[in-house]
Amino acid sequence: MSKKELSTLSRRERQIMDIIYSRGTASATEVMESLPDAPSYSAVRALLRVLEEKGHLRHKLDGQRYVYSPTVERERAKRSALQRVLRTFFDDSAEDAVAALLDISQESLSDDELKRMENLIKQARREGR
Amino acid sequence: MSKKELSTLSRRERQIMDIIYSRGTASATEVMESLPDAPSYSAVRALLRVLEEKGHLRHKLDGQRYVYSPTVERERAKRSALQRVLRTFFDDSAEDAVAALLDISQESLSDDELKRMENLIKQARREGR
DNA sequence: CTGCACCTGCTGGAAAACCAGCACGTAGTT
DNA sequence: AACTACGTGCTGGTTTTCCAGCAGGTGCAG
Repeated sequence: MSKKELSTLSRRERQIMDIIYSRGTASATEVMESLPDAPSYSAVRALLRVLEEKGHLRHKLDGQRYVYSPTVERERAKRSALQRVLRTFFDDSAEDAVAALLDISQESLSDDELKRMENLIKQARREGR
Repeated sequence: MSKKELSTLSRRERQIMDIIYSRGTASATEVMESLPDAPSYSAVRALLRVLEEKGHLRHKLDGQRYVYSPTVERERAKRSALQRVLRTFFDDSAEDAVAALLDISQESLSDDELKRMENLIKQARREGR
């Protein structure tokens, strides 16, 4: 019955969740290595344990070490994170967000990828009516 | 010479920054009213003062009350926030992000808006070569 | 067997975050 | 002037976060 609200996480907890969402899955060591201003190994483990208690993470035994993964699927977390940014910084305007997205990714975008985006929108327009 | 890193903010600080970014500007009272599990008025003011000390906010005198605004312009914060989400949840794939964006905003999107998005992409393609 | 390299569980206590309350100051009103 | 409504600065203390260290378990190499 935990809140499951990302916005209630502490600084370190949030950083850790980001890392795990980004990687999909991570061991304590991996988390530690990705953590800015990395604390001790045992500190990381303590945090992971807390996050698990709070219901944000679960662990599985891989060999004999713990591998952590998020309890709420990436898909949901994705939407939630995007939604938040959209509201906070783009006044809920998807159009503005797409513009910013294009701007940011500019260089790394192939023509193919742009083409596919275009198709996504065309399809949305078709479905929209 | 402050870090200016959003990821180092505490829970409350982050919540407050979100509110101010979302509104563009806010007084202590306004922040308090928008804050989940709102604490006392003086607590909010204390937090605002800290955020100012840390260099994330500045204040201006409006009449005789303080009105706070972010020190890093919305434009930069926008990009930074989007970038983070993109990296953490979308493996840096703008295409995936656009798809999710369309999915989320689905209902609220007018055909006009979609059309404009399409044009944004067409333009990006033209510039891309 | 011994030592080494991993890992986990658990702890107490330092540090940071968080908060409410008090003192005070400035209008505007009665 | 006295009262009210609203604002600020500053404070000490509780609560939460954060961390390092210790104990102990397992497996493998020497």
